[in-house]
Parts: sequence; C-alpha cells; structure tokens
Amino acid sequence: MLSERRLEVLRAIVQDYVGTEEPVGSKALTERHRLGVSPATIRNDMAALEDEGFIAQPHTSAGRIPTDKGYRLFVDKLAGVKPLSSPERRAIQNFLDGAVDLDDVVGRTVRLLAQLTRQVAVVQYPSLTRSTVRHVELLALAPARLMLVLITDTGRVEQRLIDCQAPFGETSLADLRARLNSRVVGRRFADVPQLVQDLPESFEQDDRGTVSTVLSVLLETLVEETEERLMIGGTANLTRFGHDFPLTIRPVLEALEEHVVMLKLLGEAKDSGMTVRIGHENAHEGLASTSVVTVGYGSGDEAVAKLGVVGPTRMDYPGTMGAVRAVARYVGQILAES
Amino acid sequence: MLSERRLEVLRAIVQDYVGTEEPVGSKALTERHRLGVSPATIRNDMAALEDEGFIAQPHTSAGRIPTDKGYRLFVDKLAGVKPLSSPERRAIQNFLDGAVDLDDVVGRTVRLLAQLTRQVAVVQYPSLTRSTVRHVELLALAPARLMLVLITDTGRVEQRLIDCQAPFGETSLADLRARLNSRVVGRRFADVPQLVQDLPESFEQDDRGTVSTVLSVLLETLVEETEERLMIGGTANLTRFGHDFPLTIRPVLEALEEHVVMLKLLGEAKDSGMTVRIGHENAHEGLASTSVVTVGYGSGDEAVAKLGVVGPTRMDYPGTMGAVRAVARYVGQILAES
DNA sequence: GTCTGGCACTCGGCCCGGGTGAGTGCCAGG
DNA sequence: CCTGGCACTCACCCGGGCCGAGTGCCAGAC
Repeated sequence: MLSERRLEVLRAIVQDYVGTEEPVGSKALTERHRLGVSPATIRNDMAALEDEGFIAQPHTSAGRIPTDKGYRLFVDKLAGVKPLSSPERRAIQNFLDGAVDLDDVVGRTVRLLAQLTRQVAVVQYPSLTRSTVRHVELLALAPARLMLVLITDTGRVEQRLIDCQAPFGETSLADLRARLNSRVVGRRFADVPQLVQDLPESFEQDDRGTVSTVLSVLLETLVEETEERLMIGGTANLTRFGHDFPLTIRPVLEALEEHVVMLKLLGEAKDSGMTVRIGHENAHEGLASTSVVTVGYGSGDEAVAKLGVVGPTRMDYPGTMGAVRAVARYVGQILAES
Repeated sequence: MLSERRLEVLRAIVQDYVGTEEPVGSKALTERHRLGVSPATIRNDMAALEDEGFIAQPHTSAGRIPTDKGYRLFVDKLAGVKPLSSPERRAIQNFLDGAVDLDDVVGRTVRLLAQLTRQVAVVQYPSLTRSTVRHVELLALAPARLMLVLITDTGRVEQRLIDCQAPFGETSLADLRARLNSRVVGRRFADVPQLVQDLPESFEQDDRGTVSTVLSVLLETLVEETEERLMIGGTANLTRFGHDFPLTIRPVLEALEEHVVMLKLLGEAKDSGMTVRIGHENAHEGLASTSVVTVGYGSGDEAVAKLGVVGPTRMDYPGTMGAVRAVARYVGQILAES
C-alpha cells in the first residue's frame, strides 16, 4: 500500500506533467509543491511509485511521467471533478438555449464541448432503444406506393417508401393508420413487434399482404433507427497533441471517422455516471494514447445517449470531467424542455 | 511567351515535385525526363520560369518548387484529366450501388472519394433550391399541436412542431392537407410562397390563424432546407500533408469543421464543369496551402450540388481531377435511378 | 541565336565531440 | 525514516568541418 505522501507525490507529478508536458524531476517537485520533504526523499518515493508501475522514465536521467496506471489511480483516488465557474455555466446555458431542433442541439453541444475542453468532442444522438413512438403516418403516394413516416418522442422522423403488391384503398389505409397508431403510440420500440403481430389478421384477405409489408418495413425501420448516430467536432484540437504528431494523430483521426468504432467505445462505457478510459484501456488500438471521458445524458432520470471527449492521456482530468458533466446536465435539461 | 520546352520543364518540375515532395534540380530533371538538352540549358529555362513567377527556390542552392502560379499554369495548360482504370470504375459502381438512402449515398461517396484520392473529401447534399415538394403531411399530435412533415423529391424529410392558438378540427386539418398538397406537390420550393399565399382566405374565420401559422412554418422550413449541408471525410489523410505538420494542418482542420466556410467555398466554384482553386486562390486563409478540386453533380443535366476534395497544393492534379469527375458521374447516376 | 561543358560559389544537412545540467541511485549519518 | 552529499548517466545544446546538390555565369561550339 502506498503511503499518503506517495499518493501526494503522484498527484503532484500528474499535475505538473499535464501542465508542462515534460518529465518532472524530484527537485522541481519540491519547489512547486509544499511537500515538506527534501528531493532525496521524493526520489525514494518516486522509485517506489515506479516499482509499482504508476510512473516511468522516458530514459535514464530524465524525470518521470505518469503511466496509464498512474493516471488511473489519479482519476480514481486523487482527483475530484472541478466544477465550472458560473460565467462558464451561463455561457453554456445561453449557447444551448438557442438551438432550434435536435440536430442543432447536438451540433451546438459538440462545438461547446470542444471549445470548453479544447479537445475532440463526441456526442451521440439520443438513442431510440428506450424511445417511444409518437406517431406513425401512412401516405398514399400512388395507388400501390405508400410512404411510412415514423415520429419518435425524441423528435426524430424517419420515412420509408413501400411498394405494395396490390393497390390499397384509402379507407383501408385510414383504417390501418388508425389501428396502428392506437396500438403503438406511446409504446417503446422494443414492444412494438408483439403489439402489431396479429394486426394483419383483422384485415380483409386482399389487404393482408400489404399490411404485412407495411408492418415489416416499420419493424425494420425501428431496428435501423436503434442503430445509433453521433457527431464529432473539435478535431483541430488534436494538433495540440504533442510533439510527435504524425504517428500519434493519424490513428486517432481514423478512429474518429469510423463512427462504428466510436459507438462501440461509447457502448462500453457505463450507462450512468462518468466513465474515464485511459490509454490502453480503450479497446481500439488507435486510441492507445488517448483518454476518453464519457457520461450519459437524458431528458429525465434515464440516460438516452452519451457524450464525451477524446484527448491525450495527458489531459486535465478534473477540468475535463467537470465540463463533460456540466454539458451533459444542460443538454438533458434542454431535451426535457422540448 | 514561354517556349514549348520551358513549359515542358515546368511540367516535369511539377510532376517530380509532386512525386518526391522535394525541390527538384536541373540535373535530376534531365535524368528523369527525356528533355534532350543538358542541365545547363535547363538551368537557363528554370531561371526564366522563376523570373515569371512559376517556380521558386526555398533557399539558395536548393532545387525549385512550383508556385501557386506554376500549378495554375500546369492545371490549365499542361495537365489532362487522368481517366480511372476500369477496375476502379467497377469498384466505384459496386460501392455506390449498395446505398440504401440519401444519407448513405452521401456517406459512401465521401468515403469513396477520400480513399480514391487519399485526400479530404467534401460532399454537399443535393441542394433543395431546385428541388420540388413531393408531399406535405399534417398530423394532429394534440388538439392544438400539429406536426408538419415535408418530403422532397430528393428523399429528404423534415418535420416541425406547430403550436396553434386555437384547436384545429380534424376535418379542417384534412381539408388543409388536401388543398396544400394539391397546390404545392411537384412544385419548386421557390414557387411555393406565391402558390399558398391566398390559402388562409378560403378558410373559416376561426381557422385562419392556424392556417397562417402552418404556412409560415412551412415557408420557414423551405428556406432552412435550402441552406445546404455537407459531409466531410478522410481527414486522416491530412497527416500525409508534409513535414511541418502542426502549423499547416491545424487551420485546415478548423476550416473543414466550419461547414459554413466550406459551403461558401463550394458556392464560389463553377456550377458546371470542374473547378480547381490553388493555394491562395482560396478565399479562406486557412486553406492557403491547399488546393480544392470541385465539380457539380446531379441526377439530370442540371447540377444539384457539388463535391470535391481538399488536398495539398502539391497534389496529383490529373489523378485527383479524374477521380472527382468519375465519382460525380456515378453519384449522379445513382441519384437519377432512385 | 542557342546549346553546352566547365568552373567557382553558396548553403543546407550531417556527423562529430565536448560541455552542461537536470536528474538519478546509493549511502552514511542524524 | 528523513536528509545531505556524491558519483554517475545521459539528453540536449552548441560550434565546426565536411559534403554534395544546386546554382549562375561565361566562353566556346554548332
């Protein structure tokens, strides 16, 4: 077990390294932090910390830098979450309040997070797995051509074209529309399949084929919609990454463009509360030199999606976590209002 | 006026520099290209080209590199458009054929272009200025709350919530829906305002307020939708930019994230035919070290949007132009089919 | 007039070697 | 358990010299 002071030394190392981006030595530590002991003592502590794998030296006769494991300990035990200043809070609120629709909310959130943390921001669109159906609309574009429009409670709209085998009368259409809505409006996506299962049976023989087609398209759409989307911004901040650009930045950009990868990453994070994944803890190897801070957000108690930032492992964790959490809260509020 | 051979020298310089990314000298030129003259002669030609501002030396006793003006001449007079190989064509077609909806088409196009040119791809969504209305749907979510759904012929769907001052009966709603559609379906966005202008008058006094509200929301949506969107991909390719990363890459990433900037850039390009903007020809200063190759694409003869790539001024112009043009053609075909 | 070979010159890049200083590990003593 | 002292190790920072690619200019050949 590490003594209190050694933890304090680790904290100091992390803080200094994050600030200066340079390996930190024993002497510098005693000068910048009131640890109350001499450099020699610190050296012993550092040696112990290194034995335990919390810090490492880039090369002999250089200072120490934290390892992923060191950051882990720092985040878990040593760092708090730094609350934002009240001007910052006001700025967030003002900025988000101007949003006009869901796309705009997400877009503004991304820009806000990127600017606040000076890192890459990732915002997932509200997930539809827990969403409910607000309305289903059926339109006849032509006698044997329908359009299905699905509206969700999170404000998303999806449409699909349907080619029917046989013409479908206006009355049948109105009938189907009414019955469909009475069954599924307000229900969760996951419950829809069984709610509509027996619907074709209640129609006349001629119409059953079309009704079945419509239902299968609806179910398909629900499944597709459950696949999540996300928006990413602030990639220019990657240029402040470190000295050895090309090699570091490239895989990160590639990973960020693969939305599938990022969605998987978000999926691995806790649904509630904040998750910090440090360096190699990230499954994707392109992100081995980055940390990902994520948190769920939602209009009510339940999280409907996640947002977060991607930055170098050498990041200001308390500040980043504070910003991420604050933004998530405000976005939740905005969503609840609309 | 420059002699034939001097143009040939410029062409050789551009080609070599694009390939090696290093200043090219007179000796190397004679070795790699059959110019039929000695290095000394080339030197004279190079001096002349430099006087005219087509090439420059990074420092004394180094080779020459093309200037923006040199690339300009190269593109205008010396370079053709390199057609793609037929396997490449097939690959494009296969890849694009798998698309399921508009978002998917645009998404695939971006990935395709980025991969083909190994540069940053920019694809504008089909513009709605020339689009027509396919359908307008009105739904009553609550007695005094409507939802407007607009469907365009390019397959886009937009919805808006409308809070009415007074409840709006189901029959009035059906009436409005029918009349609205009979007037605007198949018409261009730009024509809609005058087509619906007198619509409120034909309704009963009580409903006129709501009808007006609905119409104003519709017009607003049309205007908003006319604002163009775009998708960008392949930013990881920026890492192959040059040696002096941070300074070069950063403003480019920033510009790319500002979609407004990119849209303006596309807007400045010719509507038909290919446009190449080289280095400082780009209005945005962040793109001073990049060239932008764009071309319009569309389902018919008319271009409905533009796509292109952003890369270093030191790019393979013939190849890039070939890829951009080919992709634009295939996307046009796909759009025409759907 | 144009091209060519020759020549002197320039200057960035590379390698080498010494000096410097930050940082370390170890040890004996308080 | 802490501390001061000491020897040691390297990364980093010059400065200098060498090398070679590339240039401009010029006199002579075609």
